[in-house]
Amino acid sequence: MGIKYTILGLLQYKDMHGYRIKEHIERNFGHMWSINYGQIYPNLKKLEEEGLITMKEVVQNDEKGPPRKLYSITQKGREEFVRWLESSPEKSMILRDPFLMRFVFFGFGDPDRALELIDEQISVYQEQLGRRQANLQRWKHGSIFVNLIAELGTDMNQMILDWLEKARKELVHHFCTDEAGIKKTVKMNEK
Amino acid sequence: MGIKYTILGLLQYKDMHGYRIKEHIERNFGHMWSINYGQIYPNLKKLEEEGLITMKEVVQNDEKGPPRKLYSITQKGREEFVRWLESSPEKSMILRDPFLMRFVFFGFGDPDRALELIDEQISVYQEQLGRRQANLQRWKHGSIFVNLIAELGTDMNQMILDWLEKARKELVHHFCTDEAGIKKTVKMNEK
DNA sequence: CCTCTCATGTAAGACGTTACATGATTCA
DNA sequence: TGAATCATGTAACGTCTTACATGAGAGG
Repeated sequence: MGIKYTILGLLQYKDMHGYRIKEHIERNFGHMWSINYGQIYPNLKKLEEEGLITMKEVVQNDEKGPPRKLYSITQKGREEFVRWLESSPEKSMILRDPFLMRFVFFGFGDPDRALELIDEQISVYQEQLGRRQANLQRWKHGSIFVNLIAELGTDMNQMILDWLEKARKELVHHFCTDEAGIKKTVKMNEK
Repeated sequence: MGIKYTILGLLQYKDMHGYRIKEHIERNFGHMWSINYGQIYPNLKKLEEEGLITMKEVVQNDEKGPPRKLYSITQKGREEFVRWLESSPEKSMILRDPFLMRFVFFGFGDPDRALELIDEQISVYQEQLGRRQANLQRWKHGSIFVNLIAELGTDMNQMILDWLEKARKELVHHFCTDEAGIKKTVKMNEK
């Protein structure tokens, strides 16, 4: 349901073909969304059938490069887009993270391995934070909304990193001061 | 793929039947995950076929209440669960939010309506924060991992609220000091 | 000519949601 | 008896992912 309107939104900036749309989404939202051709091409076909976009075939003589299909948003498409844009979002946020799913149950596994997995996550998010901060700079010129979304990306990233560090510290402390004195094998290599 | 292991994880605490599992997930993770019978019952059947859990029918004579199917985790199930638990998560976090999806494109809509939608979000997250903080108290006694996850919930909630307030302020400022002087209809009812 | 990138597409399957059907038990 | 709750299930639908098939153009 969402991709449909994302495509419509992008076509308001400029006419595009499927391949470009994917490229654009990946470049700009790649760290938050993923998209693939299995979603794009069927959605473009559907949007055209609904009269929200129109298609123009570009052949080799027109411009260089292989033939492609250029899509433009129609007036009807613009109207439908604004209707959606100004409607209240029906659903709430969903967050799904295979690491967090495991985390809840880490009590059933080896504490050392848990720390290793936390460290893996920390380096993943550190890398990502760097990329997001770079993007933030790249978009300084852009719309206020795009900028704010980019800021949300870094804010969120920072929050997760803070939480991971906090979790790491608490776990090390928890297993080292264990009254039972059983689980003292935990690695002490704190930074 | 995830629900399968969540069920396995819950069955390590105690034997349960499908209805209880749903109840449990909703009570404890309801603000983060949603689950429904269309996922639970087929997954239980599959887990049983794979020999990771076993089923025992409970009829009216055994205990009060309607007949149900009690599932227990097997040794094989425990092993498979730990294998999964200690494996590195294959995928990264996904966050999908219909509000955020709209937000990027708010430049194409009415600024007043954008502010209204932001205010709607703020009240949604304020309510949620209250519930999450209450849960945090309820779980104080629980495992360190469950506690940390609950803390992540409130941290995240707080971060989003901060961001929404920041976004609201910046937008009000942006549209009131607009050089073109066109969009001065923006509501000034700041708190 | 060969390979890489650009470009469009589809089929199969995993995953998730909604809505409904069914029946037992409990309690007013 | 009738309504609410407990409990199990499935069918239809929609979305998302993976993997593959196809082909044109560009550059070495």
